[in-house]
Amino acid sequence: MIPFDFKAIEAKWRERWEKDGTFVTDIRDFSKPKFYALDMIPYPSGEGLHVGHPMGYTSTDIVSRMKRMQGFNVLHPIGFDSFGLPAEQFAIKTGNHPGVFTDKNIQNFTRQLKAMGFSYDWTKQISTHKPEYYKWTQWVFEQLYKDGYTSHKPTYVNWCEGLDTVLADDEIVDGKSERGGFPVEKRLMKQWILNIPAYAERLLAGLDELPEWPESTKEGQRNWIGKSIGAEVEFKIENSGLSFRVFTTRADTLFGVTYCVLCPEHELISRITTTEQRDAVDKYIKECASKTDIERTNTNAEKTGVFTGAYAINPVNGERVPVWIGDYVLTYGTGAVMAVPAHDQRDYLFSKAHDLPIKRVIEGGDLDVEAFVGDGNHINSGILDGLNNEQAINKMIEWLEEKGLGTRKVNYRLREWIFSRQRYWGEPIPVVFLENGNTVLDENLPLILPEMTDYKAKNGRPPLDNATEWKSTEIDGVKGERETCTMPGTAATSWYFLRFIDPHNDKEIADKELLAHWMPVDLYVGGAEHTVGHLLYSRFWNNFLFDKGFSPVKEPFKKLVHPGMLLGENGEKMSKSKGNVINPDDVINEYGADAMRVYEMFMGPITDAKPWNKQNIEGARRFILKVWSLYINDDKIKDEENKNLEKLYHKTVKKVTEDYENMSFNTAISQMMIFVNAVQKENVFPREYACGFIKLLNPVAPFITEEIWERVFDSNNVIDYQTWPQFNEELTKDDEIEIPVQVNGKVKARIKITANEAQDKVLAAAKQAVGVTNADKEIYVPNKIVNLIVKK
RNA sequence: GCCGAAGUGGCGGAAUUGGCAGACGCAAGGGACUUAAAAUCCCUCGAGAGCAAUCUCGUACCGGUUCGAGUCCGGUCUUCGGCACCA
Repeated sequence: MIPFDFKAIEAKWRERWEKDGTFVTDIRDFSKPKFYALDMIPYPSGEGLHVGHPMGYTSTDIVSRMKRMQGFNVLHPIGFDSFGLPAEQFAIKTGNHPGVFTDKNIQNFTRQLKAMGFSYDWTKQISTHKPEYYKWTQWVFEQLYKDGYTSHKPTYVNWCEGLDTVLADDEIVDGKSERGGFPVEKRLMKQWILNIPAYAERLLAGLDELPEWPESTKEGQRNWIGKSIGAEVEFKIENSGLSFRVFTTRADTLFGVTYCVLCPEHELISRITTTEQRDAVDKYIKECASKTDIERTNTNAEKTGVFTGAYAINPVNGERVPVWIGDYVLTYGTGAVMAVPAHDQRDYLFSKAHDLPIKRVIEGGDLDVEAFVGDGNHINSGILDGLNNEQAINKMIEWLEEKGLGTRKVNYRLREWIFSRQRYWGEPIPVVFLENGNTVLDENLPLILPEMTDYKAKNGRPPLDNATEWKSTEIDGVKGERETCTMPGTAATSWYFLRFIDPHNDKEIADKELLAHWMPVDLYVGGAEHTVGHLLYSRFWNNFLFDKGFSPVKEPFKKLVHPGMLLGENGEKMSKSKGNVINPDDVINEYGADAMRVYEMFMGPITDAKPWNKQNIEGARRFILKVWSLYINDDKIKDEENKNLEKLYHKTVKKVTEDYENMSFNTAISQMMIFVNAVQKENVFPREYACGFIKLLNPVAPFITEEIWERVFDSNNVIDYQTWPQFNEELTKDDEIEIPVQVNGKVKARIKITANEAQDKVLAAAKQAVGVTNADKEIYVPNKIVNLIVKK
């Protein structure tokens, strides 16, 4: 008996792969077809790798290993998204440079990833916080700047006085900061903005060219882009010479407008509010400052608002309508809406809450209960009377354009990308504000992030504001001050897939010939939480870089897969606060990396959320041990045939190959278990099948299969360079099939037929088996089922 | 709230275009081996009725289409993910 010492075996092969450079990809080898398998790079947190990470990473590793054996030149890199808030907070707390914390975490992540046996090419590793990487992040920003896709303008942020910093909506709970519970308010700050709406139409159209993306992800991006066609209409403020514009997709309801609503941030408010209303308005605006967009747009939430005292004139009928302020109107778009309570539910609720009139202009529904938003005959609408919604919308827009009161307009919900962060631990924005009033780029890249002793923002200014020496500079002899905001985390991750191809290039983001060969990414795997955000921003940057001739393709990711969330034992989210986080180190230590990989892949479909279950790892280990004794301790592998295993072997090769391709790893493993169970019952395990099977298992369990390969088959060459096993389609089909015979839909008997037997023969056998002579209806689905319908 | 996804045994899950519901694994119970234990191997394992062959029910809930529905359609409930400076 040779025992299975997984610790020694795993250590041995980790060392061997590293020494031999087994997984180093020659990116200039164009002789083989390419396959680019990419994981979304992790943020190297202080907690180390989470058991959820290997879920996705193992899946790309399996596909990568299979593709390599199938003759592809595989690029399978990894890196770290290493700028981010936790490192900055650590630095503020301890006074240490965030890079120290980050480097330590990267080392830990690297150790853990290597322990899992992933076939990454570590020579191509990147970390986004390193100057040789962020030089090119800054460079992309400069290209966007030069092409006019950037602007610098006042934008609202969540300001927290107590923490002296800007917060994400996510960091705010009930209007207070999550950390510390300090009040939060909206504040205007000058920020860099990227004009992603300029690419809205292309980002929308590009989705149709991505058949291998999940439909739900594409739908999520479509909703985020939120294209709508409507009209922009101008409303004049009575007796003031002022006016505001509203966007509406329902221009047909203009005759039903009974008031207008401005968002609390609207610039007109201070100029139109009457003296009597001023106190109420000021008070209301203050209240709104701490609410998030989700709270504000909740349809069922109480519709708060306040009257400005001003009136606007409805351009279609000259009616005088009150102008209100309400937080259900957000700052984007025009920041103002025309309210038609009869035909919009939010307006309806607002009008009920504030006793505003409701005027019906379309027949249908019951306005005592809710707004009528359906199609119908227009009434009380002058020129629109008698028309349906679509006709009325078109007629109204034509009329507005003719009279110069409004224009047809396509509106996108997609907002500009706010690109400034009041943080230290990010890429410096290479912009200088000169004394002569000009703003220019600093093209001497990389612009290095300076070291500091205090990383905290102060007095509403970003941390870099305190780097006085770094801040003051001169460009072409003119003195100036640097931008002290940094870039958001999503900047670096919006283009890293290009850099992996040629990560050490100091002259350009990557060699053009290499890019043309390797792009797009063939398989991209990462969490569904990136449906919008990262996945939309990277499409934007890559589209832009395509336009500039730097990326060879418009769409960077050909196939996209989102692994499901890994939950705690009781189906709850794993989190530090719940104390239910599983450390992969412990699992590897106790069961080995192979068992962990088998377990995670066997849990269920890769895209489903699944609860962790310690007992089930035991099953994975048992399977590994069975394979070990089958090859090492049994004496069954012989140069002989075994007809009992022939069909099962070919079926197994076919199913496992197809399942890996489709990323159905749980059923692939199930099939391999069935095969192993069958072999255990036999005395002869033909050498050909034994050799083929160990290759099938290798992508999931690389360590044990390498060891078996060396001991049983070939001690000179690693398994990773072997060719993938083939199957014979004919041998995957059964000659004899057992099918059920139903009478009136209930199974009454089973009969054996030969494959593809003639229908009348099958039906005759079926009738005999159940003793039916006259059936009113006979249904035969070839090789599947017989159903005889007999009326009583 | 809006958008997206998912609900199948004690548990994780399986089930081409609608065609034998519960593959494979875990747990549990029984047995073999052992002085004993561990490991391993064999058997049982959705619910109910029956001595039994067998019958009835069963894929979140209500209804529909169909010879036939876990799968398709309409409605309801629950859970999860996203919602713009967390990662």
